[in-house]
This record gives sequence, structure tokens and C-alpha cells, in this order.
Amino acid sequence: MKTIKIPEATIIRLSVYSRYLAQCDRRGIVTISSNEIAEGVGVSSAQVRKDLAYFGEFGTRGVGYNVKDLHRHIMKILGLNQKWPLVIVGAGNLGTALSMYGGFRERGFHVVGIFDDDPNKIGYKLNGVEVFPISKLKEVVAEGGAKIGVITVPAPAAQEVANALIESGVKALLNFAPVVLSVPPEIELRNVDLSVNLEILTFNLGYRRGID
Amino acid sequence: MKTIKIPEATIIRLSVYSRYLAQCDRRGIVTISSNEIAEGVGVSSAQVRKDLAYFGEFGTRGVGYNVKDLHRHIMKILGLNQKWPLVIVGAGNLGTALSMYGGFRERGFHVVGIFDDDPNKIGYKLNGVEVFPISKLKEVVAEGGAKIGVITVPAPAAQEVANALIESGVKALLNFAPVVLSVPPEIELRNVDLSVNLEILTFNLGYRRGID
DNA sequence: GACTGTGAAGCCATTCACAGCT
DNA sequence: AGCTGTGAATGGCTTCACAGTC
Repeated sequence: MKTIKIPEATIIRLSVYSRYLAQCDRRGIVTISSNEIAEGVGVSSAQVRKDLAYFGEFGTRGVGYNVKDLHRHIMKILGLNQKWPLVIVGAGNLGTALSMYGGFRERGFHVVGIFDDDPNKIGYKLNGVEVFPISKLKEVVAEGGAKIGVITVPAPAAQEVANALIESGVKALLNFAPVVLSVPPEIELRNVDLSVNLEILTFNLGYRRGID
Repeated sequence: MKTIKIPEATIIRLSVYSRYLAQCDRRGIVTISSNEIAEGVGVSSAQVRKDLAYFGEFGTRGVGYNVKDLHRHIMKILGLNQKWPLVIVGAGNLGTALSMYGGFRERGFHVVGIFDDDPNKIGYKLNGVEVFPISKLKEVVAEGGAKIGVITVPAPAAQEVANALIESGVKALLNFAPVVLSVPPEIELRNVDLSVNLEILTFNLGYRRGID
């Protein structure tokens, strides 16, 4: 049971590299150095090499990396060499926006169901995906093979929704509600708090600026 | 020019603490220990104390912290003791969702204008806020006193929009387009890539799980 | 006795610098 | 000569442990 600890920061950067490589590939670039990647995405070249070194040797000394190959390798590392069906709970503005968000589909994520407890929304189709009542969660997750659940309900409902998603068989949760969820350790959980990002900006505009 | 370096992770946690404290306050809790905060938000108590210590001494030894006071202090640190007008460029699904997102208003962020280059969208009101053509950017930013610009346009248009926002006088950018923007150093920039968060989940579901 | 505030220790991530290929 | 891959050094964040205060 060897566990090599990989920094989360590395995963985030791999995701950025993959997008940059895809762009280079579209431009017809065949070979690229760690330095060029570094400049393209705004990190150091040593960082690029270290990040890649966690997963193997993908380059050729004296030459660089083959763009297509490296891109494919990174996509595989990120688990994006397959489709990822997912469900969204909460058909409010954010849930609706996410269900139509092109950036997901591009990377292999596709929405198999959206859920809401508002009877007025049930049956509607958003971007071709039906809005179901929460009672259908288990059924749709199973049929669609969804391993990921996205939570876009108001904070007070989020824990309950998380429980229902886990109960229905989902293995990973992406939570947009500004609340700390408690889930069993085997469930992968990530929180995205949209306000936090604005608050880092306001902190930097105010406090940090004041003391420099 | 003394610059105390404050970890970004600290700012993120302060934001979480503030929400937890607000919740405690609503429940009528008057005093709270670092340990109780720690358990409530899932970090260590030493971490809570260290985070707060960057900014002063807010507690009483042997007692703990006054909930209301500490909350107010943190809000001030984050710069949330004032209103923050902002503009959103890109009236697609995401921009629309964000403009209606209640979580922003709660924390003092309010949208003074939404911009799009699609003539069909111009003049519409989203949640009481008008959709303007990009040509009105400078005017609306100035009148509304917006210091923050949110970018929710497709990736190819993002750099151009960033330039226009900076030109119009905005000091900070929150970018949702999956692209690396280049901006002058005095402009605060944060990137939110919604797909990256899903990709960390798929990495953890796939790779990490495989080697444990 | 309880809990904060903080120097010191420990740990993890990034950067450096160079050996090793092509 | 050019560029990767990597051990060693550095820097920064977190945890420890306890002195200080109520």
C-alpha cells in the first residue's frame, strides 16, 4: 500500500497545463519545453517538471515534450480519458447555469439529471436534461451511472441533500452552498464558495494594500 | 514599509469562520473558544488562533472570544464593513446566475451593471439590474463606483474584456473563463475554474484511490 | 482550571542547481 | 548545446507545547 502524496496544487496546475497544451496542439505546435509551458501558464519551469515527475517521465532530454502525448497523459492522470456522468441538485440560477455550462461538457462531464423540490420546475428540460423531483434521485443516479453530485441548493438544505446523494450511490460531491458539510471519509468532497473568492479580492484591495 | 505576509489560506479560513460565527450569533451564543470554532469548521484550534493572531488579540485568556465582536473584527479584516459595487461582463447563463446569486448580496456585494455584446440581451433587466452594451462599461463603472469586475464570457473573449475592465477603472478581477489572463501587477486577479474542481474530484476518484 | 497567544519544531511545497541524456 | 529529471536547499504553513492571563 504505497501512498505517494501528491499536492493538490499540483493537480490544479496539471489541469491548467492540459488546457494550455490543448491550445498549443490546436495551433499545430508539436514539441514544447518545460520553460515554454511555464511561461504560458505563469509558473516556474522547475515547477512544471516537478509536477510531471510525480507521474513518470514524459519528456526527452535535450528536446522537450511532445504536445499531443503530454496532453493525453495529463488527461489520463486527471481521469478525463472517460466520460463522467453527474447529477445536479438545485435547479435555481446556479444549478441551471452549471447544467448549461459548456466548460463541463468539453472536459467529459455531462449532466444526466437535475433535481429540485419545487413542483413548478419538475418536468422542464434544461439544455435537454430533465428536472426531476428529489424522490427520483436514486433511480436516475443508478441509471445514468453518475458518480458525482453537484449541490446548488441554499445552505440550510445542503446537508440533507448531501446525505440523499450519498445514499443514492454518488461517490463525490461538489458543494456550492456556503456551509461545512459532514460526509463519510470515503466520499470525496470539494467546496466552492463563490463569495470567498470575492472576499480575497476585497481583503487584498483593503488590508494588504494598506500595509505595503 | 513593513509587509507582514499573510497566507491566502488564512484569508479563506477567516471567511469560513465569519460565516460560522454569524450562525452562532443567530443561535444566541455569546462566547466561543478557538476549540469550538475549530470543531465547527473542521480545522485545528491552534490554526484558528494563529489565523487570528496575524491581526491582533481578539480573545480573553481563560474565557474565549465574544462571538459578535470577533465576527465584526473578521468582517472588517476582510473588507466587508462596506458595500462593494461590482460589474459583471457576460450575460450568459453563468453571468446571469451570479447576478442573481443571493450569497453575494448577503456579504455586501451588489451588482451595478451587467454587460454583453449580444444586442438581443441589451436593455433586459436581470434581478433589477440592466444589461448594457460593452460600450457603456466605463460610464457605469464610474457612476456605480465599481472596483470589482467579474468576467463570465467565453475564454477567447476574456483577455479583451479584462483589458476593457481595467481601462474602465476597475481594480480587481474575478475571472471565470478557463484561460490565463495577463494583467498589470497592481490589478488584483483571481481565477475560478469550475471544471478544475470537478477534475480534482475525478483525480481523487481515479488515481489516488488506485495507489492507496 | 480554562483558554489565549506565541516561539519553536515539524512538515510540506517550491526553487535551486546540476547530473544525465539526446 | 539544450533540456529533462531529481536530490538538496530553501521558504512557508501548520502543529506542538507551554508561558501568560483571567
